[in-house]
Amino acid sequence: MFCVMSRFLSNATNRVDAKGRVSVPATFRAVLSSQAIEELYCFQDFHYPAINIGGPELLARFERRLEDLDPFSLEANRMSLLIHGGGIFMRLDSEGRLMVSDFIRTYTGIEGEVTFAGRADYFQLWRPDAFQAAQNAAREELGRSGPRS
Amino acid sequence: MFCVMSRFLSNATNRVDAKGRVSVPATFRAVLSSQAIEELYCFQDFHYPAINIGGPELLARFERRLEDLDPFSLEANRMSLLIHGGGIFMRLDSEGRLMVSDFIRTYTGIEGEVTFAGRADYFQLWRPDAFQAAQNAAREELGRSGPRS
DNA sequence: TGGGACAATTTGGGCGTCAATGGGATTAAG
DNA sequence: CTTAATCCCATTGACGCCCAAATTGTCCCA
Repeated sequence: MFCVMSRFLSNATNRVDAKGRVSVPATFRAVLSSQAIEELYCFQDFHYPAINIGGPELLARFERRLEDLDPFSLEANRMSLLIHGGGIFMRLDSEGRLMVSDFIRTYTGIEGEVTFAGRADYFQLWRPDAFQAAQNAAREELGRSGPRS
Repeated sequence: MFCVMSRFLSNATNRVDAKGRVSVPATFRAVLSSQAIEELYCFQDFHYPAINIGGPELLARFERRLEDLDPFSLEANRMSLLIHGGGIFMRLDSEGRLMVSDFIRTYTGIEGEVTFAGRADYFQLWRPDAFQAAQNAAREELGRSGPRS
């Protein structure tokens, strides 16, 4: 069942085990392997308390964006601080699990469970209740301006 | 038959079985297969406690809207959170049934029965009594400001 | 107009497969 | 030498696939 052409979509929440590991949903792993992604680039989301994870290409895209900015601007400085200083590389274990490090835990507030949320080119790690809350807020914002046609 | 146009019309309510499955009405399945839709894109309605279901084209429509935004803005982040992270992809089983997951159950309040409501390009899942109530309310609203009297 | 047979849907379960999870063993790191 | 990360295997449970029963709807003919 090749769910969807190589993009991260939908969401799922899995449990963190006693060793601090959590399974990445099989659908997401399928996307990773279809793009031959071994090294995962992780960094903090700019707006939400979530960790973004994607392939090295994701970092490259940010760097391209960075080049468009005035290198001495506060915005460029801030961005580099996040994507270079704040980013880390990870890989999955043989079972397709990742370690929930302190880096992840403190920024997201994750404890016993992790919600994986697809974002097309990358996916996110959320604390489940934070994810729900953010979604409800977003839906309300969008509903107000009326996306329904 | 006169109802063969490729649009989702009218409504029907079916029972959820012990495994949490429910048959999609044959008329809706006919529309899906006439458009060769295999993957179903599902998301929460912005105004009502209902789940909207359509083909990938439905997602594409939202993404087109996303492209008009600055990809690093809060606005874009919020929209992606909903349409990518908030949407679920599903497929029907070999009998044309779908699973009533927690995602669907909690947002709609569905328990033993599901009302399928056609919405032209997509269809909806409702809790039967909520559907009746919403219809009555809508009818009353329209009557007050509109066609009758 | 009212059966009644036939066809299509809807519904109910059994079963196999695969993903998620847990725990012990092995290896790397400090 | 101690601790932590990784690997490997076993268990569990969910989901997809198949087949069968029951229900509903449709059409034809008396």
